[in-house]
Amino acid sequence: MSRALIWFQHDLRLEDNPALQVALKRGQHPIPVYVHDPAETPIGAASAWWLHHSLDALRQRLRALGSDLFLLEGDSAVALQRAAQDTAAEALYWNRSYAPGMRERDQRLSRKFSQNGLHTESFNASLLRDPMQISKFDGSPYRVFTPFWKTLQKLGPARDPLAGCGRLPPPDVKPAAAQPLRSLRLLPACGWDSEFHQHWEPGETSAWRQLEAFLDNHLIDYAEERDLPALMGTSRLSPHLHFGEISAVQIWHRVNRWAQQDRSPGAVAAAEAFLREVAWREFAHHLLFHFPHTADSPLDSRYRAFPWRHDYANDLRAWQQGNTGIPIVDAGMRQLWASGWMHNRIRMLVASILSKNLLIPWQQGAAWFLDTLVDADLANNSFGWQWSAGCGADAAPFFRIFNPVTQAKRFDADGSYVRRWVPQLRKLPNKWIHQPWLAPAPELSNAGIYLDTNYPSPIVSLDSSRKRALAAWKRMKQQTRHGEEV
DNA sequence: TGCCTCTTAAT
DNA sequence: TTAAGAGGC
Repeated sequence: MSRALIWFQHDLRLEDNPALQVALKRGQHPIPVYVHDPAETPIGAASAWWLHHSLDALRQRLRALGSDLFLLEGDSAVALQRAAQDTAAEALYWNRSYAPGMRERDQRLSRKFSQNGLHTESFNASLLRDPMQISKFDGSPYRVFTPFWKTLQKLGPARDPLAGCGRLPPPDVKPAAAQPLRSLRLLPACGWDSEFHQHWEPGETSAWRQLEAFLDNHLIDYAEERDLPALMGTSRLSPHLHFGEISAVQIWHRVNRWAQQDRSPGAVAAAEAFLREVAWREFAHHLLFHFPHTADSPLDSRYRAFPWRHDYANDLRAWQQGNTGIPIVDAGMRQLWASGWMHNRIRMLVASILSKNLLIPWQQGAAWFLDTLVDADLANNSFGWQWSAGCGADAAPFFRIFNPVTQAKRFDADGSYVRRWVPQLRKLPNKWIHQPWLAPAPELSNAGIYLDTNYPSPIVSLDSSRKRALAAWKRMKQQTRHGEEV
């Protein structure tokens, strides 16, 4: 029986896994490997926590089926070549990443392997459609969501979800460099992750439990409740999706089946509202694949001339630590730090405050998110930040500046989200919970709040910083107009 | 999935 | 005094 290396990356699942299935279909003996190569694919601290536990879960599933998962470290091409030699594998299969530089890396790898007489093959497992399969009539990539979404709805996923696997042949050989999980050093040293287990359970099994619970309890109300951060109205599947514990194809099929089976009015509309969000993820990956420079520079090139501030170090730190003095913003940043996740409505608000009211380059916010989110995903993150900063595809025009107090009153009317994450403000009446700086002194002292002692006053005036942002935007437009003339 | 300001018209 | 709509940023 010939052997095939199955190179796991962001596809940490056994069901609907094309690389694993092709080996089994061809009667090849699968040798599952994972290569930790932070130099090539950097990983934030919170996602590293997730990865550790997801690898553990995948390995346990593989062992339960009679196989194993071998953990390697270092340059992926080198590690895989050695593993192929050690195990006398004749083939290498993997599921593709569409992140910048990965296609070139995969081509180099394929060349090297075929020089040694080894067969290589890669598959799309993370997206509904390969990014090269979707384009406008003229062949160019989409830059606007709605036509992209219409095309995606018409085409649907590229395939039906693949089945899982039964008992696997035991690994009779193993790569010599295989390491124990803990030696990859993926867990934070300082105990920052102490609360993460209360909020999350990485792994394929719990990804499905999460999806089923969402379908049973929340999807029917998704359109109304997805914007209320105090509720669990969203699917919370993002980290499971990022690590490929569940695939977009699986979600697409399962949600459509739910819509067919659920008789209640609105089920079809609810399913479509949710799949539309899955399509935003698809759109973000489509954009980063076709415009790889947008990981750290604006898609709209006029924004290269945007007059960001330079002396923002203190404000950036206050934002990161949830000490801006604007409760809804601080609640979001503290939720992020404590749980590795933030509700999407609040992500938009904190991004707007950073890039517009504080005039801090969006890349600084993006970097913080990449380090602290368990669902940190280069495509979604770059897209989301550029959307918020007004410089991305289909972005909010720059002059659409959120007022976080107005937004908080609309989406956290009773203040329960703020009270959950900023307990200092717990006793403040609803009238002032979103703007404690306007509360009369007796109200503050009754609630035990001492501004600038146990809760800060706002680091910017919402009104004047809004005007400052609009002025900066106008300056950029003048500059670029001037630049075009020259 | 914007906010602000102004206008108009109903009270 | 307030609600609703329109237009500009």
